[in-house]
Amino acid sequence: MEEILKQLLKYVVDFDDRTLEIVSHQLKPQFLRKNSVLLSQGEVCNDFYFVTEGCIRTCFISKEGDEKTRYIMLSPSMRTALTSFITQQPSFEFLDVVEDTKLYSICYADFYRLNKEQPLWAQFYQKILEMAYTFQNKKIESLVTLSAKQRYEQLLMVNPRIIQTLSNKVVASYLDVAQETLSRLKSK
Amino acid sequence: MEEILKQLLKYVVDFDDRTLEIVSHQLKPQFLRKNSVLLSQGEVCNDFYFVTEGCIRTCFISKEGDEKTRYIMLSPSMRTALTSFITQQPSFEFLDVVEDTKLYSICYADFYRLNKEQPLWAQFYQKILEMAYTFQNKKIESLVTLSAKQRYEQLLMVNPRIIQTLSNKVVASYLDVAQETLSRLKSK
DNA sequence: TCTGTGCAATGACCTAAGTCAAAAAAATCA
DNA sequence: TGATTTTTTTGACTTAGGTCATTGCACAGA
Repeated sequence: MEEILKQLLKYVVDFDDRTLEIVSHQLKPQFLRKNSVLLSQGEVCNDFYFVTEGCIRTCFISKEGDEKTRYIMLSPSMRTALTSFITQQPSFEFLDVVEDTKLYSICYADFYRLNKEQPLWAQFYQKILEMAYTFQNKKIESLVTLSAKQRYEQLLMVNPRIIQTLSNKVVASYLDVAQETLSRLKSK
Repeated sequence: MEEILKQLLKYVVDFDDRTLEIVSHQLKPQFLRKNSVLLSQGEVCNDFYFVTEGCIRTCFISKEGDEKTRYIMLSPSMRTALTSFITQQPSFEFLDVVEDTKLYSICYADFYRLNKEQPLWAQFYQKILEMAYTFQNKKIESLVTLSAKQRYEQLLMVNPRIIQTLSNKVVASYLDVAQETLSRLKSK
């Protein structure tokens, strides 16, 4: 198993080598080109992803046609269109490949089988959900309490790589401001 | 075990009677008066709650001193200050008793012990996390794509009881609008 | 090298929703 | 029952940030 992938898994739960071995058989590597779409709106999300190189973002299109970025997986990172993955309903969110990306995926059936059969994997999934929840909680908090400028500054503190690496368009939609507003914020 | 509590648990996972029996020994009933505080800001949240009568809300105070309501537990309902409960760190959110309330609580230690020992309880916790996540996802979506009026109308569709039962102040902070704005929205 | 396409920067203007203040209505209490 | 507190409504005004339009820039393809 690739070292970076191992680190990614171990970051969440202290997997033993045997379980890692079992897990690694379920993971399929995949290469994706920048600007391709990993999951379209309306598709059921059937995979959970481990991004070892590149960048994938979760986003959706509002009724007004604006693109809204919900989450950014900048390698090394893991996640998926979680709501659709959980419910196995068509996804409102889609997965957009922001940069040339290498990732490993595990399909829903394997994921939930591991969840039943491997206590450490169940623990892993629980942790993932807990992390996803607390992350979102912070996101809501920053949306309702911070100004556009403060949200930008917070991102600059917490995850400057996102600002450095990605286009204004993506960063703006992640911060929930208009592109022009972000441009103005940056120039101060 | 009280019927309403049983229904609440069974709504999430199809518990068998034996497990329900085991669970019921961990639950402690409690009565709370309107306007009391179940958990203060800064306290570690040590309990998970099942509200069988009344109403509890999760909220926090922004830097500007505004009260922000994150979640409303209108009976029958379950939840807690989840971030603090998960991390066992001091809670940013507090739990406010909106109406005279009857609830059952299970403490962190018992909760996580059940999580280890009772597969159905582990399933229950997983479902709770999944539900909490998807709920928040919808909340973020409505915050970033809907106008104040649309958020109000959505709540009126999805959960009119909140609007009917609770004060404007609470509803406004839940919808993330100023009290005055909500009042104006209502009069249209 | 030219040319098209998309991203970034800047200016002018607009609007949804917030703030502040005061009156009106409703709930609480002695 | 009236007095006091709390909540709701309404009006006038402000503002953060959005929208629209224009220009400059950079990279990709022929």
